[in-house]
This record gives sequence, structure tokens and C-alpha cells, in this order.
Amino acid sequence: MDIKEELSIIKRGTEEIISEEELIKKIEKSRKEKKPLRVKQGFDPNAPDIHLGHTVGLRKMRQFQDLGHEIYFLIGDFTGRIGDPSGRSVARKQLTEEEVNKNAETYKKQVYKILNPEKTKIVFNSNWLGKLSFSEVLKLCSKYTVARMLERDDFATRYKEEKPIGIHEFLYPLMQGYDSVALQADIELGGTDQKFNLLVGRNIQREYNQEPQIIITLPLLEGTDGIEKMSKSLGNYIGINELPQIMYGKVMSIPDRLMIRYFELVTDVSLNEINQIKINLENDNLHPQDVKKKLAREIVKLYHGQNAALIAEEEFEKVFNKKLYPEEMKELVLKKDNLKEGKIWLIKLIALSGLVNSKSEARRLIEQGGVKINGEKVDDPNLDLTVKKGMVIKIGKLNFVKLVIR
RNA sequence: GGGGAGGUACCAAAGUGGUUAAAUGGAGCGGACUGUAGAUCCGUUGGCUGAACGCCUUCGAAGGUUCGAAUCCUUCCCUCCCCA
Repeated sequence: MDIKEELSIIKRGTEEIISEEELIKKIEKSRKEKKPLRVKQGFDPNAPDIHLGHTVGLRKMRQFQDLGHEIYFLIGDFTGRIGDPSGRSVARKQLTEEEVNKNAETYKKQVYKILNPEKTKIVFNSNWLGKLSFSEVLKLCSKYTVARMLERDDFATRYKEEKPIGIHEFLYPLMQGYDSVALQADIELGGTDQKFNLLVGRNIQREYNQEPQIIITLPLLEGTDGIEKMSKSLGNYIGINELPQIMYGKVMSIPDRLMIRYFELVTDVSLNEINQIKINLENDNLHPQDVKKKLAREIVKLYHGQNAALIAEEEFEKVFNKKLYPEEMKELVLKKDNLKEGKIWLIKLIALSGLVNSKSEARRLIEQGGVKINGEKVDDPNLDLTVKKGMVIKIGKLNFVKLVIR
């Protein structure tokens, strides 16, 4: 493979490479010396639930693996104690060694759906950060200045808005930079929000007499709401462990304008084909829904296989195009003593489903017409429902529940 | 160490003794429309009670004044700014 080709694989979907010339030099050197590049990316030890947003970076790592380079999957168990300064995060609880190990296992299980396990090195930064003496920390701190820290957009904003900035938060980028020193990283990957930290890494490496790493930033994938970046806490995520049908459905709910971005960042569809799709969309030669269905298929295929993708699609069409029930529904088990003469108060039933947080919410939902029984809208919150086995209750826009009586 | 400004619901932000479960905006949820998209419109957003404008909890925390407090007083905690 010539370098051009390698470069184009690396460049797909990236936001910024600092710098491309240096990257080319590194690749050339690596080839000449037959020494693979060391590629690093850090992950939060607290949230080992991988979603499509994470896969942007993971897939990029995989591409590096396939190009013969060395991957360091860094679990930030030490830095995780601080939490990347975002203003929102309060001091996080310190994880025990056991918890960290458990999370790491969870990570592995999921991450190896994307990465090549044999070529992946999983490392923990507590390994070196936890061993630094106070004077070594001071030495690290002396390599940077407050003014330079305040260049960071997040810090600058908070400073301007008179919001608190903890001293320890200043340490976060330094620690991350030190990770690069410890690993002698050639390349560090990260989201665009990591740019500052990644750049600090370059400077710190220089201070420690290492060749500065190349930084490659990747876009932050928007979640299903189309606005915020995908994250579990915002509830706008598509997890790679989710059931095919759920995954498919969630992909279908992303805004149209994100389709191309998703194709590029989280599928294997070639850039050529993506471009074709784009043109055909613009010319109205393709219906947006059909394109999104393809997208959903491609994504489900990656994590569940071709067959599951097709089944998920059938399900989707059944429920949303033909307005039928899904094949599989969550079962709601009613015990005999929940019933009075075969009846149950509808509000109670909905509360039992666990799909609402309170009876008041259930009441509201009914009053607003968000509840259907066997396809019939119900708007009487006082209804005593005579339950029958197999009855289907639709609660809200997306939830179906099938009654089971025991 | 001195002086000043603040802490209200998911977020932002009004309210400064009763009519305040707390204006308004954003976000969320539901409905209509649709392609589970977007745009738009309407409704809704503490909980409990088979619902009544009845009760309980909520305006940083704890006490107090009052018939009545997010609003007044005391103490405490936290944040920011200016000066040193």
C-alpha cells in the first residue's frame, strides 16, 4: 500500500490532523525502521457502556490496527477521579481497584467487537500516575503556565462567566499529557473536545525530550436528538449492545441531516458510495427514509450481523409503516391479586409497567391520549380495565407492552 | 484579612410576607400532521389520594419571627468579583 492510500484511510472522517506533514514523516520513518506507530486513545473508566459515539474513535483505532500499527487502549482510571473539566462534573468518586477491573472487563467485551483483540494493548494510567511523587508532580506542573491553561476554551469561558475552576482541574490536561510521555505515543486520537488536552500532550512530550505526538481529532457524533453529542446521561445514545430492533429504531429516529455523517463515521460504506447517496438525495432520486433504512441496516449489521439487520427492518416496517404490533414486546406480568374481579385500574397498570415515573405521569399520559389498548385510544383516566391475556397496551410513542396474567 | 454580589425546579431566569407548586424561555413528554426525520400548531412537565383545585414535599442547610415565608431575622455551608 502506498502512503497516499494509507493516509486516505486515516483521514476518513477526521476533523483535524496536527500536523499532516509530521504524520507523513512518522509513517515514512515507521516503514523504514519497520517499527509500528504507537497510537493512543483514552477512555473514561466510569462509563463502560459503549455507544456509537465511542465507535468513531474505536473504528479509527481499528483502521490503524489494520494498517499494522500498535494500539493503546488507555483506561483513565486515575484521571477518572478528577473527571475531564467540563464545569458540570463535580469531583467523581474514586473507583476501587475491583470496580476498575470489572469495568475494564466490560469494556473488553464490547470493544473487541470493533478492535482486534490480539493487537490491542489495554493500559491503565494509574500504573504510572499513581506512582508519581509529589516532587515529580511539581516538576510536571512547572512545565505549564496558568495563562496557557486559560487558553482552553472551557476554562476561558468559565473564568469569564465567573464560575468556579478547581485547581485540580488544571492538572487534568497535564496528567493526560503525561500519559503520552509514559506511553511514548506517536499519535493520540480524541474527540474535537479533546483538542486542548491533546495539544498539551505535545508540549509535555517536548518538555520530556520526546518527539511530539501527532494529534488526530474526530468529530463528536451527535446523538439521536441531533443536537447534543451522544452520551448515555443525555439518553440520546445508541448502544452497541442494544437489541437489533432497538438499534434499528433508534437509527431511524435521527434527524435526516445527520445521515451522511453517520454513514461516514460509523459504517463501512465506501466514501464513493456515500457520495453517490448524497448526490441522489439532493436530486430527490432517493427517498430519505430509504437512505436511513440503509443506514440502520449497515449499523445493525456491524454489531448483530446481516440477518438480524433484515429482521430488525421487517419489524420496523411492521410497526411504523404498517402500524402493526412488533413481533416481540416487553411482557407485563399481572398477578392475580393485582386484579379485582378481573379488572385493574388503568393508571395502576401503567405505573406497574415501570415505563412512567409516577401515577401522576400515567394519568397525564392517558389524559393526553398517549395510551392505546389493542390499538384503541383511551382517554378516561378512571377506566377499570377488564384485562385479558395477550392484551397489548401502547404507552407513549414507542412502548408496547403485552399483558400476561399469573 | 477587608469590601461587595450571589445560591430558586432538568437548565437558564423572574419573584422579595398571603391570590406562588412558584412568571417566562430552553429542554423533555404527549397529541395533530408526517417518513418513529425536520418544520409547524396544540397540550403538558413535583408527588400522593379513583382527582378534590384536598393533602404532602420543594426556592443552598438548620433554626426563629408570623395566623401565614422562596420572600423577614439568626447561624452555618458554598460560589464569584474587587482590594490586600
